[in-house]
Amino acid sequence: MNIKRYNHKSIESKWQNKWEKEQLYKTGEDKKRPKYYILDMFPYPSGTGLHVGHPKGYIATDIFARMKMMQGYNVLHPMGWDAFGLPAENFALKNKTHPRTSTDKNIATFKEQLGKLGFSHDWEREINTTDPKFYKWTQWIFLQMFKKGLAYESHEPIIWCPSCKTGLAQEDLEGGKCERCGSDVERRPMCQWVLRITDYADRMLNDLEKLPEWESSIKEMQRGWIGRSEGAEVQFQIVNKRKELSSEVSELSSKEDGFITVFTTRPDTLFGATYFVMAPEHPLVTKITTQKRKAEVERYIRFAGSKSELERTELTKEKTGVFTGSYAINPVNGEEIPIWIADYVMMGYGTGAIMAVPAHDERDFEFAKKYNIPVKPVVAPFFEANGDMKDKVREGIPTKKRNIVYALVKNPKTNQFLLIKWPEYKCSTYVVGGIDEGEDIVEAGKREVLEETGYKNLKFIKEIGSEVHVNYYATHKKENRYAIARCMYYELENEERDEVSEEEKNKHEAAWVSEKDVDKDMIFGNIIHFWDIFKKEEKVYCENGISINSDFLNGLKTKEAKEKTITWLEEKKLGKKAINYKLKDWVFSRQRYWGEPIPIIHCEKCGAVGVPEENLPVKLPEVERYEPSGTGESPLSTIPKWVNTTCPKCGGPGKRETNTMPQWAGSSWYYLRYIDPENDKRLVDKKKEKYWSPVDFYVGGAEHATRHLIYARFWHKFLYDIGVVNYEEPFTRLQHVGLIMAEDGRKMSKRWGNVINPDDIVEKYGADAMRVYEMFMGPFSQSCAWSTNGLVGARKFLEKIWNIQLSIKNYELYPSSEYKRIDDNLNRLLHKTIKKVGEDIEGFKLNTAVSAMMILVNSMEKEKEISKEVYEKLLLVLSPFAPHIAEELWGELDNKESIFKETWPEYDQELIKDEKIQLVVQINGKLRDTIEVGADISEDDAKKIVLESEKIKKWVENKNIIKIIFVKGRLVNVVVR
RNA sequence: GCCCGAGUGGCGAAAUUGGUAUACGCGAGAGACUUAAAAUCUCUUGGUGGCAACACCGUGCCGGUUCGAGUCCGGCCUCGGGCACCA
Repeated sequence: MNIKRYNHKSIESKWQNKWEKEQLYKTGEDKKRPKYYILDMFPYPSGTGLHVGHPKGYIATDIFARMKMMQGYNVLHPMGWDAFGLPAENFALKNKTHPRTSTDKNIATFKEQLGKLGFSHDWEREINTTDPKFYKWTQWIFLQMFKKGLAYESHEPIIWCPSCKTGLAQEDLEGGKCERCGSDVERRPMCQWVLRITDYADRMLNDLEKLPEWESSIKEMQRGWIGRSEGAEVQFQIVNKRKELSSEVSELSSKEDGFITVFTTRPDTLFGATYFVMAPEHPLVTKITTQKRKAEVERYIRFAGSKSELERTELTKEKTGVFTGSYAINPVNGEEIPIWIADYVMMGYGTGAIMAVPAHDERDFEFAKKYNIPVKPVVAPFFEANGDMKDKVREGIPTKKRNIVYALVKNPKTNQFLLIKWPEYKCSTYVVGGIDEGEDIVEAGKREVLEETGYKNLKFIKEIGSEVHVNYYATHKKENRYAIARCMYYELENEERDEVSEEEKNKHEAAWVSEKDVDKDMIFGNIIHFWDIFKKEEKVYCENGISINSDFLNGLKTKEAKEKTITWLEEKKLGKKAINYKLKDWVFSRQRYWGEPIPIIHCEKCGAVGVPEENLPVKLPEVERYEPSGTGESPLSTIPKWVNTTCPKCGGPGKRETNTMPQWAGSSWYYLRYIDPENDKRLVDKKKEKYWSPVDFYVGGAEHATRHLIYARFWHKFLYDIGVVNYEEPFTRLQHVGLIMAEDGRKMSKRWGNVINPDDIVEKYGADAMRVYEMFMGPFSQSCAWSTNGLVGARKFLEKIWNIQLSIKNYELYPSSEYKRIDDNLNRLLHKTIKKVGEDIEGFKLNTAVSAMMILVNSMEKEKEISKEVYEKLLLVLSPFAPHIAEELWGELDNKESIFKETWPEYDQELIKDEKIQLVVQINGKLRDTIEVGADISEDDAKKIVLESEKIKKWVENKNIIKIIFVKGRLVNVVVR
C-alpha cells in the first residue's frame, strides 16, 4: 500500500469544514439519551489573543465531551464570551474606538483561533454578555433581587480605586491593592447598590458538603472566604469614672446610647477583659471621648485615616492607639475598663469594637504590653492523660484536688537544668511536689528542691506562665488527681548540697541536662507546656482550657463556659449569641461605561423604582466620552437625554441610575443561558433547564475559586428560591486547570516576550499534536512550563500512528478471529489500553491516558503486521485527543461515517487479565528474584517454586525461615533470620 | 502568622493506594543508513564498586510503625497556592 505523508494542514482544515457543514456538534434535548453538560469557564476576549496556555482547559473538556458523545450521551458543550469589563473600556479610551468595536473584533479573533483547534463546541448556542438580548436577563435578575430586598442602596463608605476611578467590592482587592491596576485604594463615602450575599452565607457554606466532586482545596477557600465565626455580642455600658467630667458624656446618659456592643468568639474570657477598643471610624468615638483627650484622639483618627488600606493591615507594624478618657463597664463583674481607640480594630468586621483580653489574644497582648495595661489570665491550659497511658483517669475512683508546684532550676555557671529522672516511667520531669496548706508557693518550690535533690541555695527568678490544670491517675497513690500546677523558675546561687534521703533516692535521681536536651524525655503535656513558655517567653494562651478567675465560670471547660456566659448575658439582656462572617455584602455599582446599566429609575417622590420588566433591556447608550469622571459619576450621567425619563410608578420625572454592574454580573449566570440561548420570554425554559441542569462538569482556572464561583452559587440559589431553576447547586463537578508557563518558567506575557501563539504551533505541528502535547505535559491541575521539544514528542507519536497504516494486514483475506490468535499479545494490550484511556479521561488523568496510548503504539510499531481491528480501536480511543488525524485515518479504512458517530470501544474483561505474571520474590522485603508464573498460582505452589529457585536458595541457606508472606498475583516475601 | 498542596533521574513526570521505584516523553551518549547533514531506526542512560555475575546505596531531612514505606504516623526543611490585625 502506498500512503501519503502525514500532512496536518490539509487534514485539519478539511475536517473542520466538514464537521461544521454536517453540524456534527449540534445539540438538542433528547429524552432518550442521558444528558451530559460539560462547561468551560468562558473567556474574556482580550486584545492580545490566545496564547498556548488558554486552550488547555478547552482541550481537556473537548476530549471529555467527545468521549461522552461516543459513549451515547447527549452532550452540551458550549462556548461564549465574557466581554464586559475594564480592559475593553481602557482600550477604547486609548484608541478612541467604541468598546463594542474592539470587543467584536477580539471575539472574532478568539473564535478563529479556537476554531483551528478542532473543538466540538455547538456554536449555535454561543452567548455574549454584552449582547442586549443576553444582558436583558442579567438586568432581570437584578430586578428580582431588588424586589426581594436583596439589592439595596447603601451609603457606607466603599473601596475606591483612584486609578480605575470606580468603586470596588472587597473581593476586587489583592493584597490591599486594586487587583486590576495595582493602585492603593481609598475609602470613599458613596451611594451604591449592594447585593445582600450575606443572606446566603450559611447556605453557601453548608451546601459545600453536598459537592463531593469539587476539589477540596477550592471548597476550603470558599469556607475561608465566607469566614463564619460563632460567638456572642456583648453590651458594655459607657461611663466616665471621674465625676467632674461626667457632663462630657452626658450625650450618652440615655440608656440606649450608653451601651456599645462588641463581638467576640470567646465569651468565656469576658472576666479577663482589661480594656476596650473601638475602631477609629466607629461612629460613637467622638461621643465618648472626653474633652481632655479630644485633641489627641482627633490627631490619632487623622493619623489612622491617612494610612492606605495596605499600610493599615501591615502585620509587622507596631500597634498604636490612644485612650479616650472613658470607661466601659464589664457586664459580668462591673469592672470599669478603659476605652481605647486603635486601628488594629477594623470597622468592617463585627461591630467595630472589641473587648480586649490580653491574656488570651495575641494582638491584645501586644497592645497591652506596649501601653502597660494589666494582663489577667482567665483560662488555664488543661491536660488530661489519654490513650493507653498508665496515668489515664480511672472511673469509679474519687478524685483528689491538689495544688502542686514545679521547680525549674538552672545552674547559671554551666547553663544546665535540674531534672528528675523517673526510671519506672522512663521519663523526666522538673522537681515537683505538693503545696502545703497556707504555704508560700515560692518557698514550697525551694523546699521540694531541697528534699528531692539536696540543693540548698536557690534564687527565685520568676513564675513561668500561669496555672495549668492536670487530671490524671496517680499510680503510686492509687487515686485520681486533679492538680492545679504552677511552675517557678529558680537559679542556683551555689552548689552547696545536703544528703538526699534513701527513700527519695530510690524513687528517682536528679540530673543536670543542657538546654537542648531538657524536653528529650518529657512525656507529660503540662511539663512540655511550661518548657515551651520558658523557651519562647510566650504568655498568650489562645487555645481552649478551664476557666479560672471567672466567678461563675470557674472550673468549666471552654465550650461550656462559652455557653454559660451566653445564657447569662441573654438572661440579663446584656448580650446574645451571634454569628459573624468575613464575607461582606457585594458592592455592585461601578462608575464605568462598559457594563450592564443597573435597571433602576430614581424618582423624587417614589425613591428608587425598578424599570418595568417589559422595558428591559435598558440598553447601554452611545456616549461621546467613555472617560470616567473620577468624581464618582458614571460616564452615563453625561447624557441628559438618556438619564432623564419618567418614573414608572407615578409618571413624574425620574432619573436613570447611571452606574453599571461589575464584570462578574454576566458570568454569575451565563451557564444557564446556553441551555436556551434564544428565548426572549424567559431567562431559560424551565423544562429545558430541568433536562440539562446542573452543569455536570465545570473546568476552569483556580483564580475563580472565591469570586466567580461564590457569586454564581449565590445567584443560582437565588434563582432557585424564585423558581427559575430546578437545582440548588449549579456545578456538580469542578476541576481546576493548571497554568502553562513559558519555557523560561515565567508567566506567558507580552511583557517578557515569551508568549507562544497557538496559531504558530497549529501551523507548524498541527492542532492534534498541540492537543496531545498539552494533555501529556503533566497532571491537568498542575502548572507546567511549555516545551517545544516535548511537543515534538507528541508529533512523533501521531506520525507513528500514521505510518503503521502500512502494517495493517489485508483484512479481507483473513477472518477476524484469525487475527485474534495472531495478535493475542497486542490484543491484550489493546484492551488494557481501552480500559485505561476511558478511566483516565473520566478521572481527568489525561497525561497517563496519552502515555498508555504511546505504549500501545510502540508495541504496534514493533509488529510487522497488525490487524485492522486493533488499529481501528486505537483510532477510536485516540479520536477525542487527536480528532483530525483519527477521522482521516478512519476514513482511509473505508469508513463512510464520522468516527465520532461510532461508539466508544468496550474492553474485554477476560483479555485485560494477565495469563502470566512476574512473581516478585523478596528476602526480608528486598527484591532478590522474579519468576514467571501463571497469574492464578496458589500460595503453596508459589512457595514451592520460590524455595526451589537457585537464587533464593543462596539467600536462605544457613538461615531460619521465620515466615513466608504471599500476596496473590504479586509477590512472595521470605522472612529469614 | 494561619489554612491547603507539593518535594521522585539531567528535565516534564509514572507508580492498580502498603507490594518489582523511575512507566511514557524530552534531553544526552553510542551505533546503522548517508559523500555529509537533517530526518529515521537500533542500543545505552539513578549513583557507587566490579572485567563480569553481582552487591551496596537511592523517592527533601530525622525518627517510628510494618515481613515490606515514594505511599501510613510523629518532628523538621524547602517550594508553590490561598487568607491575613476577622476579635
